Amino acid sequence: MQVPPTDPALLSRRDRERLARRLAMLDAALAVFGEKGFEGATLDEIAERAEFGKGTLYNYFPGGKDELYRSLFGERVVRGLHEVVETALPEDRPLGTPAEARAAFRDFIFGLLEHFETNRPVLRLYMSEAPRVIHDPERMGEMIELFGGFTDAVTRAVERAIAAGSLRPLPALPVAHLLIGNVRGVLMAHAAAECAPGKAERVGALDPTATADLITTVLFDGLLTTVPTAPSPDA
Amino acid sequence: MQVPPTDPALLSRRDRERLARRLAMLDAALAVFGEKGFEGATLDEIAERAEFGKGTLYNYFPGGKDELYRSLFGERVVRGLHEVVETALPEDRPLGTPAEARAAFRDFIFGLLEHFETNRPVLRLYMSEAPRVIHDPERMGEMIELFGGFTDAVTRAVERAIAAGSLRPLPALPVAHLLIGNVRGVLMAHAAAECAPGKAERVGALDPTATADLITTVLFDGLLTTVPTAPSPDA
DNA sequence: TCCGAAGGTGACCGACCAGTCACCTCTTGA
DNA sequence: TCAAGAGGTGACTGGTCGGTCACCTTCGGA
Repeated sequence: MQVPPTDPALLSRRDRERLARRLAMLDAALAVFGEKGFEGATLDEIAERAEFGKGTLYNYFPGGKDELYRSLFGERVVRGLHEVVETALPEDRPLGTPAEARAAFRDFIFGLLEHFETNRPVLRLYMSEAPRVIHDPERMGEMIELFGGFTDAVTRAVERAIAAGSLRPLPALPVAHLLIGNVRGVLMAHAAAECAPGKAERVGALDPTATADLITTVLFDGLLTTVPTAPSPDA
Repeated sequence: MQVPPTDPALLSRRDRERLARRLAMLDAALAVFGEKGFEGATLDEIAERAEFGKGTLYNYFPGGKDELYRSLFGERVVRGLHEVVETALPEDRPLGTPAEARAAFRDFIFGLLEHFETNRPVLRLYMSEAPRVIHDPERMGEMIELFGGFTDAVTRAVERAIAAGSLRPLPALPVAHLLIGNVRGVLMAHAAAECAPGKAERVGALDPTATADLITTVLFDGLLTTVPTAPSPDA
């Protein structure tokens, strides 16, 4: 949960070494968790891949497998999501006109796709989280906490756009969930396709530009060829 | 994989008993897998809950835990999805006008939501599948096979609507995936909320009617308050 | 009533793995 | 050069669970 001090190189030699070791362990853990999932990963393999003894893992992550996984999630997955939302949907980005809103959310969708496209292991980790968590209220609470800031930031952007009149007056939180869910769905399909070699052509390669355009068109312009008679008042 | 003969009562007494026992086992397995996930479920607990000895499980499902899970998936989850799509999107349902297409897909979305709303254990099973499968190409292939018919049916409906001019000329398969993904996303959010008691109000109760309306509005009418200048030619 | 087989049963086995700890190495400072 | 301690190490332990199989119950037919 606590983030290590990522300050540059004005740390003692010892501390720099510790930090590097910690990162090596997280890298190895990311790879193994990504390949095997939480249950399938073993600490022996993580230790071997990080080129440390298993005992050393416990010096750096006293909470064991669980703490390792949680740290990874906070420091790699959630941090990445925050960077995307801060880049594409900063609080001061204008969303006053439909065109501005469309462009901003398109950037957001594209940012998410590209982030995970270039960080496949993080994607695999992200995708393997739900099943582990859904059967354990405590873990689920933690995750909701972790992701809360991200969802909130998207929701605020949706609210701003609705308030400015550029988006339909729908409830903001569910709309934010839909936005995120669409990207998530595409990513999951691609993670799946990548895993089952023969069937991949059913989905095609992940092209962030084309995919972002598609999702944006569907969500913002709508699938229908006719114009809705009037913005539906609520839902 | 093979479906048991569900013909009525013109089976021998012995066969009827076997069938009932099989169903009792699947019921118990559904409950336990749903609560604990694949890894967390134990055959001892399933056997105990089904009120059979563990050995008996192996008489009915010689493939063990794996076969039990796969049978459950085919006979409960996938069959349910097929029923929904056959009801809401039969091959002969007219999709020629935008209004017809909108209504048909709205029924489809509503059907999915309501199906899972009334079959919570099936929902939990469905939600817990991805992580298990994503790390194993063989299992993934099986799942794609299992779900293929469902996705295909939705894709065909989308193609018909596009051919009839009532939907934008976007690639049909990704659009079908988006449709399914939106419902899946909402369901997952609710499965999650249900699991973490304190945080549930962030999502609210699952109201199939309101949720179906929201998703339909977003996907078919679009989020923007302005009219798209022209149907985008492709993606 | 008795016999034989079909099939239910749960104690048991072996594999697996998270987590521990006694030991060892390597750095540091005197 | 050496002593001390910080910290790395991996063999070991305890517990868990999927899968097996020798035994037993039950039931149908003679």
